[in-house]
Amino acid sequence: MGATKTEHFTEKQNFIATLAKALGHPARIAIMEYLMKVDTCICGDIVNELPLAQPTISQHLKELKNAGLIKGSVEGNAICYCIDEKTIQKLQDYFSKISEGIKKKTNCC
Amino acid sequence: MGATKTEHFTEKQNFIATLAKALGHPARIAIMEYLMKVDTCICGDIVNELPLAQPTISQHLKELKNAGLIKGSVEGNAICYCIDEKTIQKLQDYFSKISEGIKKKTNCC
DNA sequence: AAACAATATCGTAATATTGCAATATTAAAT
DNA sequence: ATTTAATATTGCAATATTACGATATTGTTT
Repeated sequence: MGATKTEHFTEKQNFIATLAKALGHPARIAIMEYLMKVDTCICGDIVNELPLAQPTISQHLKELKNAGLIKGSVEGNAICYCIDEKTIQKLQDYFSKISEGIKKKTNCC
Repeated sequence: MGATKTEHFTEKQNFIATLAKALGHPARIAIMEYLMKVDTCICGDIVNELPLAQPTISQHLKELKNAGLIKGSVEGNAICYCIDEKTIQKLQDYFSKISEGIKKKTNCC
């Protein structure tokens, strides 16, 4: 035991959980916020911005990329990362739907 | 090492990350969706609904409750859980803001 | 009070995550 | 071709998560 039983859940549930999990670390939230703040997509700057070592940042970027939350494109020897708005839109839609769904119910607690 | 360096990030960043982390498991997404689906708050039913043992469900409920995503109130010997809409609202607001923020930018990748 | 029902907690094995030093890779600049 | 710069990968120690059997707790029913 110890591993998540993804096979028991729907594809959508696993998808949303994957996105949430990727955002479930303050460093990755900070990276997303930084990427949102700067107009131009910057990469190495994140290492200067956050108090974490370069390999750690690289690892966090990889996780965000695997989840589909950011995109990376090669620009010379540097790599330009930016937020993938399509994925963020999906997350926002999901929470909007949940938020709407709850409002209609009578609160029981 | 191995522990998250929460002290390096803002309170808001840690807060959002905590919420996202709590939702970062398909079982907990399934629990939230079930709680949303049923009008009345039910608890033991979740154990019947999901293919996980009772202690595992109990543990997941505890995490959702600690994060503030659900509330629980005692009803006799049973406990009635339901979604805390205030917290969901905060999450939705956060992603709305991010979503808005991105739309204004010229995509660089 | 004893039995029952619902839920929580404890203990523990299996696995995953976090963080970083050391090192590798890749492309530009000299 | 060598050096430099930017990023990725490897390896590993510390810690956290996941899942569940066994057991405890709490309130209800008989």
